[in-house]
Amino acid sequence: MTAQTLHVPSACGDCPIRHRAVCAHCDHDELLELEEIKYYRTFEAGQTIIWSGDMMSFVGSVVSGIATLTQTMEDGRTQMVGLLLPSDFVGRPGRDGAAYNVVATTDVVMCCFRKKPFEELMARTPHIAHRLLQMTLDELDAAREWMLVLGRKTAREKIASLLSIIARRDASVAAKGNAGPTTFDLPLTREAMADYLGLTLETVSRQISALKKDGVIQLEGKRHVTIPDMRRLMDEAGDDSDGGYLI
Amino acid sequence: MTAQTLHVPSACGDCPIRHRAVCAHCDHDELLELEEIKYYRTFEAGQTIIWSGDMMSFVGSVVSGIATLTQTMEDGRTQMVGLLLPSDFVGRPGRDGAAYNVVATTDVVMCCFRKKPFEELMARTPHIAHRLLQMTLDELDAAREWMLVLGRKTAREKIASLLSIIARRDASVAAKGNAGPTTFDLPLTREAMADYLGLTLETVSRQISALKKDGVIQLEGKRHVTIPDMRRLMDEAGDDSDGGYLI
DNA sequence: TGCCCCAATTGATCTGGGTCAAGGTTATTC
DNA sequence: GAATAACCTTGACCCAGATCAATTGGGGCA
Repeated sequence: MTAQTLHVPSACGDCPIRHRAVCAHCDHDELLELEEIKYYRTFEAGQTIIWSGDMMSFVGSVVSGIATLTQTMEDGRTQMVGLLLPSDFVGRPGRDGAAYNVVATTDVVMCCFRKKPFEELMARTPHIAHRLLQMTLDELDAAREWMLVLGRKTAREKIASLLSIIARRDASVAAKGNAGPTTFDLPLTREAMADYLGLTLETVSRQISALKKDGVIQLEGKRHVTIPDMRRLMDEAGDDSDGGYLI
Repeated sequence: MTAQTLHVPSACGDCPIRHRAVCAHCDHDELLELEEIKYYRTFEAGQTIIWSGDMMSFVGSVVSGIATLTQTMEDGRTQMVGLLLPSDFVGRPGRDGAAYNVVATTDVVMCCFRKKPFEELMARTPHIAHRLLQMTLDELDAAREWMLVLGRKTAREKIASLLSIIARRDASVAAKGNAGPTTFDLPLTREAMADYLGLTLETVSRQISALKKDGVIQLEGKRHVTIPDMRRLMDEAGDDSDGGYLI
């Protein structure tokens, strides 16, 4: 958990927090002010970034790498409740305690802002508060969408749902709803997928094999996935039409 | 879906939206302005208040009765993603489409504000935006807590979790963490509970019978529950200690 | 090049909760 | 106060996914 400062290009857009939480109607003074309270931290794969219940001294967002939000019961059962990809926001302005563990799945670089000054800036700057409200509403929608997955979908549908979320998010540059194969690397182990889906890793493995056998997906190695027909995958996921939610 | 105006006492605190979204640092002018765009609507038990995908013309909160947020798949599988008790807020400021169905479980009275003017007021009034952000963060925590329930808990633990949430919320006036029996009426049918928990109604019925046989709960009729020992129930729910989350 | 380690696959078996089916209990209506 | 209709309970059986147990495979390192 050592803090360290990295050199990162400072043009608007390089730092995701600027882009997502501020830049919609950005203002030079705000950016300068953010610059002053900003710092970067790196975390190694497997490291816990924040422990549930800890006081949080910063808010920020993921610059690179993948992190997960997890909840754990005393007996070790764990449920992933969120997936943090680059540009995702971390933190609960106005709250002190963390509500879940944040764990680095790969090496992670975070762009952090000291919490107190960020909150003060937010109180003075309505459009930042408004932006954060919109982002929080998005996360709430995603969480509730995921409740349907956890509560009512079969194992096969769960896997297809996860793959289509990752595909839409990770391979977003490629095909946009139209045909043509989509390609991406799975950022999660089978066990992490299981924790996301409320399954065991064996079931995850079996269902991936089944989807592969049925031609819904193709695998190269264990992690590289190509989806020949996105619509087919979404049918398997049981999603009505092409909703655009995201976690 | 007929709108009608009711006589409701106007002292601060009678309207939950005032209490929860505004009154933290309330201001007479804001209250007057809210008064102008406020109206009441009633819905009968079973009626759908909002359809997923519909344009929403209002935000507001529940004055009396119980409503639920549900998501449905084409084949009819449904998952409840939220429970609205009196004082809970409904609506997504800044968004037009509803993301889920809102269904009245009992007769419901809602206190509504026309959406546009409410949003304008919000834009002008930082503490309202701040308040809504806090409420949304609470809902997000609750949704994620519920993901653990759906993904990793057994049927018995799920029932115990639901009962302890309702008990803490509904019977909150009574014992506050200390000993002594807690009493409340179940606001949901077995089927609604099943939809909340990702179970079937038969399993809900069986597990309630089992908890009764084991003395964890007592039943009078089908709906009136008393919990002799709250700590025991929370152990059954698998909750570590006494977290205070709520849906 | 071969060894080690960790992720992943695959098989065999078990079981919690789903499914199907038959009553039982209230509450509501005429 | 009998008829009807929701809602709930209980039983018997079944199956999707969990559990337990080997293997397999691939990347890093000496």
